[in-house]
Amino acid sequence: MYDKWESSNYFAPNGNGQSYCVLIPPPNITGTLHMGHAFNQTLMDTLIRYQRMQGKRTLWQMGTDHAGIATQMIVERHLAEENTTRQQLGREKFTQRVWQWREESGGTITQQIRRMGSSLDWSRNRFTMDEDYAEAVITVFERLYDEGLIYKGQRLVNWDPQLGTAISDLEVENHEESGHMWYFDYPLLDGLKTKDGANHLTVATTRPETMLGDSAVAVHPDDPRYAHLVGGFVNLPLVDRKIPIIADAYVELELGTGCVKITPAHDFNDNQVGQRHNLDQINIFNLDASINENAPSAYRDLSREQARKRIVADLDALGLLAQVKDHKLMVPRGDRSGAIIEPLLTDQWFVKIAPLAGPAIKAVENGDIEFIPKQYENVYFSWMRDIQDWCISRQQWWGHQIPAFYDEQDNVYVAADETAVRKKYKLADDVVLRQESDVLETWFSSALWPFATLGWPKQTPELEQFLPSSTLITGHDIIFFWVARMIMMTLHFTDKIPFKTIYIHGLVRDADGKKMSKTKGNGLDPLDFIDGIDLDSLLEKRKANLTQPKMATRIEKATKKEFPQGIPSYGTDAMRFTFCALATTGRDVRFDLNRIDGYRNFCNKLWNATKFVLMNTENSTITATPIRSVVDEWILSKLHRLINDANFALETYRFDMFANAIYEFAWHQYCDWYLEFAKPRLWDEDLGEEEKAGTRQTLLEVLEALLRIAHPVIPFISETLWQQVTPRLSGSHDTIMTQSYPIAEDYPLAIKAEAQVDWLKGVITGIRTIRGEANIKPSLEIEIYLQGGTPTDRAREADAHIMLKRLANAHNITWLAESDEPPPNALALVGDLKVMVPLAGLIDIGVEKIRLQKEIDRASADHQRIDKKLSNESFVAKAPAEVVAKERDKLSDLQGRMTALTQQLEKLSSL
RNA sequence: AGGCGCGUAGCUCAGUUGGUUAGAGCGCUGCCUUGACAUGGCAGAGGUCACCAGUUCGAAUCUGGUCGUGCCUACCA
Repeated sequence: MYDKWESSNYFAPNGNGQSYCVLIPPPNITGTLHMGHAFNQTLMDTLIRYQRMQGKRTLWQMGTDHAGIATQMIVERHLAEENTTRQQLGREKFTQRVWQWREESGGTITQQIRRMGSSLDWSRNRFTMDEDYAEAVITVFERLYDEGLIYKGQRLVNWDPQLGTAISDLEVENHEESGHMWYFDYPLLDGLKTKDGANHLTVATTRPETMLGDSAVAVHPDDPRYAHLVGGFVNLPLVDRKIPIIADAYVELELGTGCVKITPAHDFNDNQVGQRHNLDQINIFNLDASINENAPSAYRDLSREQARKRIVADLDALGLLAQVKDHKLMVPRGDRSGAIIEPLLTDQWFVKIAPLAGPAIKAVENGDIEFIPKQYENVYFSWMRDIQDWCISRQQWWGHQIPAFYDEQDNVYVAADETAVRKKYKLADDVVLRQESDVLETWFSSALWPFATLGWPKQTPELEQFLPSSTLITGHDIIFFWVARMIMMTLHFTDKIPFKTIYIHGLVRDADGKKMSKTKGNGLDPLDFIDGIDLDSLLEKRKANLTQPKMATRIEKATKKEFPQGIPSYGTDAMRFTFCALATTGRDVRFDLNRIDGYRNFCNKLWNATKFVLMNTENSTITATPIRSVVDEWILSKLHRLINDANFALETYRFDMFANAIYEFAWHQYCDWYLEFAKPRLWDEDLGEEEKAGTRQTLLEVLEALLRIAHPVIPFISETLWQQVTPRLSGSHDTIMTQSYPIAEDYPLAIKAEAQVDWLKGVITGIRTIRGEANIKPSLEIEIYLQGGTPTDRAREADAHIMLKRLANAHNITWLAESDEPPPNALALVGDLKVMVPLAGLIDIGVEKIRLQKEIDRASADHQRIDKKLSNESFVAKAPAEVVAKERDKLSDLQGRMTALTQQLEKLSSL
C-alpha cells in the first residue's frame, strides 16, 4: 500500500492550495529508527496528512544529515577490524570509504521511516553532503567570513581527547560522578608566612594533574587572612616554578581554604582570571591528553590518569599532600565518545554569534515565531541571551572541509575553492596554497536546512513557496542544537523566518520513566512493536550494546518481567495511534505497553465494525428514498461534533485529544450504540424500506467519514477499509489520502435527536443496571412497565420502541396509567418516568432494597450538598443567575427522585 | 545554587478562561460463547485531586509556603 502511495506520487506537493510545509529533523545516516523518531514521525505525518486532506499544497521533504563524528567513528571501527587506520589510508581514500559505507548502510533509517507510513516527499530527498547542499554550506561560510562573522582564533575549547577533536559546549554532557578532592600545600617563598604561621598555602583540586600547568594561586582581594601575601610567591612543587599570589574576586571567601590554584590553559574560569592578570598559559597536554614537554620529564608521555596517580604519590612523598576527601563532582563527557572532556587551547574557527542572535531573539519576542507549549520560549530566550561564540571546526575528515586556504606565510583566504581564492584575492599562480584540513560541525550544515533543501543559494520556486515552513515538530533536546541555529541562519541569509510554529513534544522514556538508551539496554525498537519479536531475540538485542556487561543480568530480568512473551505484532497503525494518544502537554512520554494493547484492540474494533456495516449493506443498492430516523440524526449530529473536535485538536496540536475524540466516537457512540440501534431497525420486518435505507445510508456515510477523520493517524487501516466502504456509497476512488477532510456542516447538528437518544440511553441503561445488579441473565427476556412521565416520554418511547425492546431484551413494554398499581418491581428513574422491572421471582427483594437504599443515599448526599449551597445567601446573591438556576433545578430533580425512591422502598418493605 | 516542570483511581495520564456527580485507557469484581468483534458485550467497585495557609459565594483549577520528584543551566576550585 505504501509503495502504491509513493509511486503514485501522492506525497509530493499537489494542487493550488495554500502552502503547508513541515521540516523533518534530518535523521542521521548512522541511525536506526528509535522510539523518539517514531513518536516524532507519527506527529508530523498525522499533521501533514491532515493538512493535505484540508486541501493545502503540502511539502514534507525527506532528508538525512551526514553525522560527522558518528559516521567517522563507525567507519574507523571498520578500518580497525581490517587492522588499518584512516591515517594509513589517507584523507581522500578514507572519504571514499565513508561514501561507500553510506551507500551500503546509510539508508537503513529511510526504509524504517517508510514502515511508519510517513508521507514524505522522497523525490526531493536531500543529504547534507550532496553537492548542491555543500554549495550552500560553503557559500554560507564564505559570506559569514567576509562579513566578519567567522573568525579563527586560539581559544580554550572542549576537547575530546579520544576523538581528537573540539566539540561544542552543547555536545558536552555533565553528570555527577564520585571522585576525590585533593588538598596540596604550596610552599611560600621568600620567608612568607600565613597568619597562622604556616609556611605554605593549601589549595584544593579535583584534577591534580593540572597542577603542572598552574601559573598562580589566587585569593580574594578582601580576604584578611591572605591580604599580606598578595604580590608574594609560592613555589609550585614538582615543577619547581615560582608562581605569584594574586587577588581576584573570582575566589569565594567562604569556600574551602580560600586559596585557588589557577591553571589558565586547562580551566575556563582560570583562563579568564589568567587574562585579567596576564598570567602564562601553560599547556601541559598533548592532543590525546597525555602530558607534554611543558611538564617535568618525570611526567612526560604519561596519560592523564597515570599522571594524576604519580603526582599525588609524589606530593605525598614530599609531605605536601594535606588531605584527600571523597567528593561528588560534575564530570564533563563527550556525548559521542563518552570520554572526559579536557579544556584545551587550540586553533579553532568560530561564529561570532551575537549579531545573529539579536534578530533571532526578536523573531520570537514579536511573535513571528511561536513555541508551543509557550514555556519553551523562556528556555530559548535564556540560552540565546547568554549565547557564546560557536566553535564550528572539527578535527575530522568526514564533513564539509572548511573553505579556507593558507599560503606559506599562513595568511588566510576564504572562498569556495582554490581557483576562486586566487581570483578573489588576486593571487599569483605561483603562490602555494593549502586548504584548511578541519571540517565544519554537522549542526552548521543542519542549521541551513530550511532553505538549503529548497535550492538556496539559487532562487527556486520551492524557496518562494515553502519558506517559511509552517510547523516544526521536535523534542526539546535539540532546541539549542538545531532550532535556534536554524532561526539565526535562515533570518540572516533569507530575511525570512524558517517556520512559524515550533511544536515541542515530550521525550519518549521507558516504563520507569528513564531515558531509553542502547547502551543501557532499556531501549525499544519501534519496528518490534510493528512486527513483533520473541523474547529471545529481544533479550539478545537489548544486551548487544551494553557498555557495562555487569548489567546484562539486570536487563534480562527486567525484560523478562516486562515482556514475558516478547512483544506481539501490533502493526503500524496501533503504534501511531498510541503515540498520538500519549502526546499530551507533558515533557515526558512513558511508553506503556498497556496503551498500545488497547489501541490495537481499537483497530480491531474498527475492522469488525466495518465488516458489520458491509454485511448489512450488501446487495442493497439504495433504491428507496432514504428516511432518516432519530438515531440516524443523532449519530450524524455526533459526527458533526467529532469533526469540530478533531479540527480543534489538531489546530492546537493536541494529538491526544484528537486520538481520544476518534476513539470515543468510534467505540462508544458508533459501535456501542449506533450499530446496536441499527440492528433491530434493519432486521425488523415491520419497518419500511425507506427507513431501512436511511439507516443503511447513515451506517455507510458515518463510517466513511470516520475513516477520513482518522486517516491522518491510522493511514493503513483507514485506507484498506475505506476502499471497501466507498464503493457502496458513490463508486470507488483511488485513495483516501487525497480525499478532502470531512466538513462538519455536511452532517447537521440535531439537538432534539441528541436529547431523545440521551433519554433512550438512560432508559436502557436503567434497565441494564437492574439486570446487572440482580444478576438476570442477558439472554432472559423480561417484562417492562412504564409509568408517569410526560407526553414527551410517551412520544419518545413510541419512536424508539423496537430499539428499546431489543437493547433491554424485553418481550413486552407496557405503559401503566397513573392509577394502576404496578406489580412488585425494581425501579429505575429517568426524569419523572418510572421504568419498572417486575420482581416476578427473578429479583431478590433484599438485593433490590439494598440497591434502592444506595440510590437514595447518593441522591440525599447530593441533595444536602446543593441545599447547603443554596441556603448560603452570598452564593445566591453573588453567583451568576444561571449557575443558581442550575443548582435549583438539580435540587428539585433530586427532591423528586428521593421521594419516588423512598416510596418504592417503603412499598417493597411492606411486602 | 538558579531556571523550568510535575505530584489527580492500583498503573499510565486528561481536566482549555475557577461553577462536573473530578474523567479516560489499562487493571480489578460480577454476569454473559444473543447472528461485527472474547483483541468482545453488559453492569459495578475504586479518588479527603501531595500537604498547609490564603483569595473567592465557590478552588483539582488562582496566590504564597512546605514536602517529594524530574529536567535544564551554571558551578564549589
